[in-house]
Amino acid sequence: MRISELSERSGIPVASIKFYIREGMLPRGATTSATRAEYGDEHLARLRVIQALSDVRALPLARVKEILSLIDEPDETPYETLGRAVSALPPYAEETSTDRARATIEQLGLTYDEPFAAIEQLEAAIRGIEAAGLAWDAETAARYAGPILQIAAAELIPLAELSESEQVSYAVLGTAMYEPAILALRRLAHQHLLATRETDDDM
Amino acid sequence: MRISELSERSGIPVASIKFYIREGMLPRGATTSATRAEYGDEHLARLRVIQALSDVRALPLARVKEILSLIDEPDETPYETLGRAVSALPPYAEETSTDRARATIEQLGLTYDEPFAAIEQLEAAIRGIEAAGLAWDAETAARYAGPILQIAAAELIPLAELSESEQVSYAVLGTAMYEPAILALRRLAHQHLLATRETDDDM
DNA sequence: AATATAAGATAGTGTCACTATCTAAGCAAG
DNA sequence: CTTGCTTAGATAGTGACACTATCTTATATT
Repeated sequence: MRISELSERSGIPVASIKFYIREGMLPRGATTSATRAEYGDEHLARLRVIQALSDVRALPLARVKEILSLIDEPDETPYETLGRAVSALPPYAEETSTDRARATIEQLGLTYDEPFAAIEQLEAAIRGIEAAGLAWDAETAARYAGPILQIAAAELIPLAELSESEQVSYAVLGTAMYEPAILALRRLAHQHLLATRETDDDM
Repeated sequence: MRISELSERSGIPVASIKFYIREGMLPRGATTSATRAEYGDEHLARLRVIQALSDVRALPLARVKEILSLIDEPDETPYETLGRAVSALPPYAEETSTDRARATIEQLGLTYDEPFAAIEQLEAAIRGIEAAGLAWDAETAARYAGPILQIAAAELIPLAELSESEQVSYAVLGTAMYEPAILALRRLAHQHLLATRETDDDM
């Protein structure tokens, strides 16, 4: 298909598609002449991934680009690839001490692996919680740990059925794209619990 | 304290503090003369909340403003207030049909309450998941439901000890600020599970 | 009296994610 | 075969956002 059809089918303006190509987020179409290039379904699929990451996750294009490059050229191991995918996700924390996060991780018996971006993200999250006047103590952390480990374990199950390269893109995109669903379900669960209480006056 | 001290203690430039005041996100200091105004600890606390919401949650200032106004002037019931707080959080979805979300909500036996923003957010999340080429089916939803309900239920426990007005700001800020911690823990759990597996070659 | 600092208003800046315009070259219809 | 339409690819411009800098006026301070 040509660029105008790609635009129609994806709902993205031609000018924007050209912009994504310039930015290296979308491969050029196969040039057939000086004024013709042919685009395929892989371009359409890539465009949908860009939209999902950009619109639903509200990631800056620079981060979208990082994630796409992980899918295109994965690291040596899935473990490393996942680590780099995580670092493309908010909260974007600069390097600081990670004392609070470390304490929580050790309390819960999780692996503390220094270069992993999620440690800094947890640190930033804890600082934000406390800046907002809320509590983050051992009890709070313990409340979250069990269910979250359950979720994480359950998410690894479908991986077994996939091929190596499918696993990488599942891990990278799954890390990013299931998060909004998890948060939406939590919000709905809060509403549900409040709605089904006998009295509404003590939420 | 005067604005320069407020700036020093909060780490936010004077010009930015003035900007927040103009935007109505921070109350003016108590004017003592034409060129003096007095700021208190409540200004400092408010500034920290703005920073947490803006930096850690990366919310646009318009959304931060909505959340602050909920704390300052809550709705009739905590239930309503929570609903409006949720709608200030991403993903920001425009109105569309919510068929996919509805199916999931009914499958899980949660309350389907039309005006609630989390329904549209779940819809947007599901569409993003599928646009990225990932699956959202009954099985997937069921995997998440149990642990998430556990988390939500556990989060309501500390509410009982708080006063009415504390409950509102706990609910509003808690909804927003615990989310990054939950996501960071999930990412760490993935890493932990991969790291502690016998073989790393089948993630 | 001279200097510094503050409040509050107005205008300017840098970044991001497009979006519009431009140029040159095919392609399609009459 | 020629007139007009479309396209590829490059360059420049736009609008929203979140500050940031400057300006004016007035009041503390030394």
